[in-house]
Amino acid sequence: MIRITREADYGIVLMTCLARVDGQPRSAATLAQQRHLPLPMVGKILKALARAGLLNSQRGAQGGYGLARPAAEISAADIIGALEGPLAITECSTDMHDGCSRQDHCEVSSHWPRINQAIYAALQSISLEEMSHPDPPRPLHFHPSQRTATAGIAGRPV
Amino acid sequence: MIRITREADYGIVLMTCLARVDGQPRSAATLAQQRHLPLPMVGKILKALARAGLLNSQRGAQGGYGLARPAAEISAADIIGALEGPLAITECSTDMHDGCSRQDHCEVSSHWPRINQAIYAALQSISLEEMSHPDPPRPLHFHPSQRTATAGIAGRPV
DNA sequence: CTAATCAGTACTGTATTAGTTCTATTTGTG
DNA sequence: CACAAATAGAACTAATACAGTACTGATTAG
Repeated sequence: MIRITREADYGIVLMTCLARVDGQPRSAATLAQQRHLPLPMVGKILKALARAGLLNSQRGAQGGYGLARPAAEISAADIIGALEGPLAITECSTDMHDGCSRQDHCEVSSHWPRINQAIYAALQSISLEEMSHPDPPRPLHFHPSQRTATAGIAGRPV
Repeated sequence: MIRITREADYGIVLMTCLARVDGQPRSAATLAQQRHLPLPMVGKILKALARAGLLNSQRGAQGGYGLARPAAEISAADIIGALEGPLAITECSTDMHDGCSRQDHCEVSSHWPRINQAIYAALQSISLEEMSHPDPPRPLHFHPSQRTATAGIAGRPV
């Protein structure tokens, strides 16, 4: 459930790469080669991240991309938000839900903002610095037993 | 960012309807009419929710669907999980990522479980009972100022 | 000057989603 | 008992979104 696009997936991978070299710029080609990702895709994603202000870009020969801020000040929410647009799970949850044809009978309009908030807070709490370290240092003791109740229903994880 | 399908959206709407009548069964047709949702869609969703054990179904004349458990014991994660399959944002985050062709160069495989956990915990923390009340009683003091930084990048909220 | 590199846009095949339709099965009611 | 109301389940279709590519232009180090 809850799909994140592959763009965001690659985006996080690339950001962690840049976080690990600590501010030093890397070219799109270098990163693509390092991670074995398709170069055009990598280029597209880095451009978007730079537009969003998460990366500094240097044009020309010997140019490349580097983190615009320390890794600790960049969250998963920032990266995903930059690549997929603002947090909005359904159309109704955007600020302008004028176009919602069922608005009159919806009445439940309050539940999506609530869910959005929860997810956003969760993503905001994960920093790029944390994600750059291979070993997860936060225990958090999550019980997977709870999800096995629903896990068997649809084998399709997408 | 982070899209949830309309099926899950409708699913929550329908579940809140059933939560508000407190266990009393309602037919798919009744619910569809009440919320002005397409009947075939409603039928499909209710069937899935019943299969997942979240609803009891009664066949035949005067039949219908009712909550299988108290609303307080049903979470947003349960509903969404029942309609979209288990929590898995990317392919890599399922237990079997044998097919991941980039596994050797991935190295970041640890970040998706972490994000999945955070989102799952967030959804698990929201009960159907909470969602059934029109006024959100939990303050949670979310600061939207943080997201406006990325909000303007892509106007497409989907 | 020129090669390397980023910036931006437009395009395409494929997969997913949203929604429909049809048939079978169950069960209350006259 | 027959019929109508309702769920169960699967198969199908049109529209949309995604993943990835291609191309043109702008910038800059050497």
